[in-house]
Amino acid sequence: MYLIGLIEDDLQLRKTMENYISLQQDLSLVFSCNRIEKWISIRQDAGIVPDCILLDIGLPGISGLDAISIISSYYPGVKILVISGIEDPLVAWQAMMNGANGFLLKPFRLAEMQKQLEILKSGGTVLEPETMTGLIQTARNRFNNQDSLERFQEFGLTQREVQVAELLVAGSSYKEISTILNVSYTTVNEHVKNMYKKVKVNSKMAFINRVSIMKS
Amino acid sequence: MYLIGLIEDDLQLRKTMENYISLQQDLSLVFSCNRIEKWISIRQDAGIVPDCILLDIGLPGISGLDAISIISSYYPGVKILVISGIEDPLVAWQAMMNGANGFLLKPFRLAEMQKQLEILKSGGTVLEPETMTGLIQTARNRFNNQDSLERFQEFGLTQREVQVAELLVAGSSYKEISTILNVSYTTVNEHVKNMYKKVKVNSKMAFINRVSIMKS
DNA sequence: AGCTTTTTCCCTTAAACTAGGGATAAGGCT
DNA sequence: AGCCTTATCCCTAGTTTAAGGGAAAAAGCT
Repeated sequence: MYLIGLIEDDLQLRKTMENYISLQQDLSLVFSCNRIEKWISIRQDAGIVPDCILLDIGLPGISGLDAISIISSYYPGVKILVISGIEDPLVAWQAMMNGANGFLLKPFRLAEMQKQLEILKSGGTVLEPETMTGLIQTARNRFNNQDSLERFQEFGLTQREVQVAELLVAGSSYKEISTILNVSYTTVNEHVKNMYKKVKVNSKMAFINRVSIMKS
Repeated sequence: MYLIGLIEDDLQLRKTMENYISLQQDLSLVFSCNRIEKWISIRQDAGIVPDCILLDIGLPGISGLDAISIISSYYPGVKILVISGIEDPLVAWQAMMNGANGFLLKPFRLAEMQKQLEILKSGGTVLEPETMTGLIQTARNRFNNQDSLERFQEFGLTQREVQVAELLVAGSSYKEISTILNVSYTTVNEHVKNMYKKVKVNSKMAFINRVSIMKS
């Protein structure tokens, strides 16, 4: 019997998955919730530790990518099968590096999900061929000692923005950055605004987590 | 029609593979030799560039790993499916990083080989589940850092503080953390104050840079 | 000559964070 | 019983970030 936990915010999909899992002889659902925060707050009392958690990383609130680290730090043995609607290779890479054991791209077939669960159970790892290609490519890029400049530039940041980004990630305040780069405070603010738009975030933390998770 | 090249020193296996390939409607063998040096010397005259090369990396002479780099520098578009008797994850890792597009562990079934060829053809990448696990693990070792829980506890944070720290580093605001942990905003603020004192910092960024390591 | 991108600057408001003060209650240790 | 740790809560004041508005010079491209 394989114990499954489910974290998925799409109610319909969750119900479908719950239903499918309950119909399988060798699978058993031990919890099901819509957000990682929920799981963090209930895990103490929950008692039963699942063998595998199906985790949607397109959740509101805490990024699913961080959720992976959190889950595997609590339960190193738990397998994490990531479900994502995002096709970005970088996301898959970060998920796997954070400790995921598999990656399913939405929409997927339930039979495909079960196949992956089977393989996870036996200690293997499966990714869909396209995901795999992106992952290997990303690994190659990083392995070949790409520096931070290029990494930031992947997101289309300009030279100046990269400078600001580096200082920001290093922990400098706007004021400090303005002194270092010899521009005004508002200019720094301006660059930050533009950077955030480009990488589609709206806070420093989100920016950091998005842009500098892995340092090669 | 998918054009295949074969480099394999085990004569018996090569003959078996040649035979199998010739029987497939959609595959066509354009060359077959026992060593990479052979291919280097004949490729000029050969004329026909294959779509995919099946390459044994347990060859005498030039290491198959180097062969991968050599081949892909000559023909960047050619897919390379590595065949290996060695189960070392490091070998698979190096092969993939050098530019291989797939990895088959000996002994393998010819149907499995064909399945992989199909996927390579469409731009995907497949690895056997066990190989994949080893590969991801190797990647993690190379890029990743130790897990968060231990890291936080090294600084003498209490259980509750570790929870707050994780959420904070994950990008949650005090307000969000207070909702998740079901305590008041001021309590979160309180924990943060204590955390900062313990690790001797006075800002979130400094905290992150202190506890999340490894940027060499 | 007109358009886009990059860089610079300003004002303003709201939200989030930092840090000082003080307080209560449960549990452990001496 | 007294002390320490952990965890909870409140108030307040100052700092830092985030995001909206608008503006202008320089470089490059068509």
